Amino acid sequence: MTRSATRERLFAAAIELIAESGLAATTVDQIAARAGVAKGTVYYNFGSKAELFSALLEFGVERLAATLRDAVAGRPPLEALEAAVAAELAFIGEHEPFARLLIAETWRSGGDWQRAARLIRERAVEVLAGALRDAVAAGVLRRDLDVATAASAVFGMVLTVALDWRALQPERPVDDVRATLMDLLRGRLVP
Amino acid sequence: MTRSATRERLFAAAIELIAESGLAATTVDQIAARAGVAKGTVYYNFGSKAELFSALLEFGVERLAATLRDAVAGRPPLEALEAAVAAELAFIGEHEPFARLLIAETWRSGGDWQRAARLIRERAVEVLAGALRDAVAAGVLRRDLDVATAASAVFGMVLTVALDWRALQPERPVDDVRATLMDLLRGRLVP
DNA sequence: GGCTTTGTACTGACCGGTCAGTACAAATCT
DNA sequence: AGATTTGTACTGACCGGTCAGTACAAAGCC
Repeated sequence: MTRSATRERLFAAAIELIAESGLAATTVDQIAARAGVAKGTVYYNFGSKAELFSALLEFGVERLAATLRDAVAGRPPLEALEAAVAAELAFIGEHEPFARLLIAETWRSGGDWQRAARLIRERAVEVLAGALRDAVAAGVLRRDLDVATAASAVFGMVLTVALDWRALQPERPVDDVRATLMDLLRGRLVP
Repeated sequence: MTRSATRERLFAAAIELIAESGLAATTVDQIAARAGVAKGTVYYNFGSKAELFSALLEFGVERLAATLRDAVAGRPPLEALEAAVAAELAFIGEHEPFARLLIAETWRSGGDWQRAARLIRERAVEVLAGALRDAVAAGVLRRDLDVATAASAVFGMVLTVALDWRALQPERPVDDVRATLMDLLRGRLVP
């Protein structure tokens, strides 16, 4: 088997297992078994459990960030923001275990990878921040908006809502959920 | 020493240690030492490490929910919502490690423990949902607002923003962060 | 064509350390 | 006097990480 194919199988296995039980509770033996691979192969492809995890995080977040960038590209400011939110929602719908892993593990305290994990997550948030900045520059959002905090808020809001949606009412159409999020974003709360 | 006094000391010790090193990295021996208690005492008072942590989670969420209920009590609808958000933010500022524990444990996908953790979290979200319902009833929010989704969104938004705040710019005043959150909530994004 | 060599990917038994949990007799509350 | 705590010693399962060895295809060699 090719190296990259093996790596991807390990990624997929690790994402599932970590989403279920957490990083600390997931053993390297489990990951290897789920991927249909010997334990040594994990250490041949990645130097350590931590390295595997950080590569996995990197891989997943890069895909999320790319999805967001694609959604934003070439759209006018406010529409771009909404497209990004819709894209984040869709991504989570398709990669639910990864989303669980992301929300659960980026806020764990402890290890060295912790800081790195947070920086990786920033890449996704940064796309939202960019969209917000553009909107501010175009004058469609308040000039004194705290872009960093707002981006973090939008990201977290979408992530939480998406996971609640998947867990509690998965049969509900995406568009429904997206509409509620848009209303919140646009300040359509007030009658 | 009385049984409950010992329990409280163990509790305090466990919280401190989680603040320093995280949940997974904290050993029972450490907890006992920090509490100035023999290891056997931990197992006399709690049957296992898991039981100790589950009691901790229960204890913490109940305090968070109580804090939110206090903040909401006797306030007019919109002000109540704002007070709840401020209270959640302040609570997380003061109990950061607990907030991390909460966010990490409620989003797993398997097992009974996860379901229980989820139900516990609901208690806090429910307070926000109540405030939103009151506001809808009072006519200050849209009649057709999806209260459950909105409550989840607000809770997740505040949690994410609060942890980002603590991690990236802890010296920033709470009021600053709270103001941005309230602007988002009230739709004051647009100039 | 047959042969050796080389590089890459993978295997799985094994090791050493860690840590939850146990045991229990003696001390100390209340 | 019964409930609670102490102190210490111990067990054994588990787990991250290692390493000598296998498989095998492509490349060089005669």
